[in-house]
Amino acid sequence: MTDERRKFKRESAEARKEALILATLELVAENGVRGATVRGIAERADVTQGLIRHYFSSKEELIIAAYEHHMNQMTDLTFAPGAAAGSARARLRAFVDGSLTPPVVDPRALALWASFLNKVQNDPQMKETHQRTYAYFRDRLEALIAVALEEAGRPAPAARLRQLAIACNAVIDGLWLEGGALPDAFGAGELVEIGRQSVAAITGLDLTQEAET
Amino acid sequence: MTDERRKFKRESAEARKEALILATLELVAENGVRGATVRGIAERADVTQGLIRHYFSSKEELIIAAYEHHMNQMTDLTFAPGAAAGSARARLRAFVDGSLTPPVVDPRALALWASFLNKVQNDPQMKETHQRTYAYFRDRLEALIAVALEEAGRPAPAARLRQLAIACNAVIDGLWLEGGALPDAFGAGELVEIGRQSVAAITGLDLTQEAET
DNA sequence: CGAGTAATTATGCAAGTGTATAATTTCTCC
DNA sequence: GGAGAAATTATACACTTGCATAATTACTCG
Repeated sequence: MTDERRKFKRESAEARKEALILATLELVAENGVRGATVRGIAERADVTQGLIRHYFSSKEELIIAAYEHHMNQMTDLTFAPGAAAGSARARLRAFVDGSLTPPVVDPRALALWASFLNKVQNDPQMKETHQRTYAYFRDRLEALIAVALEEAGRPAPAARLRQLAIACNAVIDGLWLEGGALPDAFGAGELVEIGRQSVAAITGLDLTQEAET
Repeated sequence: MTDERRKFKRESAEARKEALILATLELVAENGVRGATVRGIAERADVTQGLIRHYFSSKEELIIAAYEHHMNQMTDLTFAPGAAAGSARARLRAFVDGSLTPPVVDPRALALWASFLNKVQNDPQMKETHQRTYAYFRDRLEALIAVALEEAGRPAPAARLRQLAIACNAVIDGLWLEGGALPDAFGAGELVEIGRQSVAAITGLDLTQEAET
């Protein structure tokens, strides 16, 4: 009955890093950044803690890598759906829909966002990632609104477009936040419905009709 | 040169608890809940750590007390301004204004909200406080919208009112979030301006005009 | 002004933290 | 199939954490 040294299998650096990052995101979502301990992450990834040091020079570096992984995934999820759709109005509607349905709207996604916020505000590298992601979102939304308004024969000046983009982004963010914070407070499709109506009311564009082929 | 025992002054339980809570909120905003250590809090409150145990049976209890203190303060700040104003439309406008100006819109307030979120999702007592506060906000907003629409001669059914309240709450929350996350991204009064316009567009009420005496 | 009491400080402890380093195992390549 | 190298495990260390408990101080009240 002697304690035997643990068996293991060698994996590619890529696979191991990804596994460690995913385990990190799980624990950060559950317990916050400080609650995601090196030992806990290693256990979740079914690995011993020394390995983390082998792939990341510090816990800090792993956290940053996990944050960037998460942010990239969120933008992909939001923009992938309607990227190829036809009219700008249809793409705008797809953007709203994608932003207000799972897995974007999700308690875990919100928990991750909140958990990272402190570090985002302090760490320069994470701050830069955050600002870049936010600007990407809003610029893309602003461009979509601009084209959709032109399509509708009601082009708007730059200052006005900026306000509309900020406002639409805010409704979407607010609904995303509330949907993640109180998952049982809204019926199926309710957030999408309210999101469409609100963006429509703010921009004056009709987003309720069926998508054109 | 002997180490002398530290001098101190006795304070009322009320004052000490409040000081400890304020110190806790500072540290939670800066470093998150786990980063707010008992020793750090004691130092910030200019007290030794043993005293915390004297007033709160555990760190957990202090955190909960700090959270409730913060939430109460936020609701007071939001509703105090326009409580006595005349028309429902004026009160609605005051609500928007109060929600979108400092100290409600503030990086620290956002950091606190984010830092507490994890515990809010797990701890039943904190969850209850959160849901109660959210419901209070939204019900109050919904009532305000209902009366304002009646004033304007356009009463709305309950289902519609619910949607309008959710939507308006979302814009306000979203703008609050973005104002706190990116304090330098918006000009003075810009959030209030956009907030008024958006709530106006969603509800169909005019909030841009000057307040009536 | 002096005793009693509650507030406050001081000290200690066991568990958990990130990180460094040594010991071993798995795989590749000849 | 065996040597070399890299991946992985194991162990140790200094430090921080929350909490418990003992020692002291400041204030109250007769």
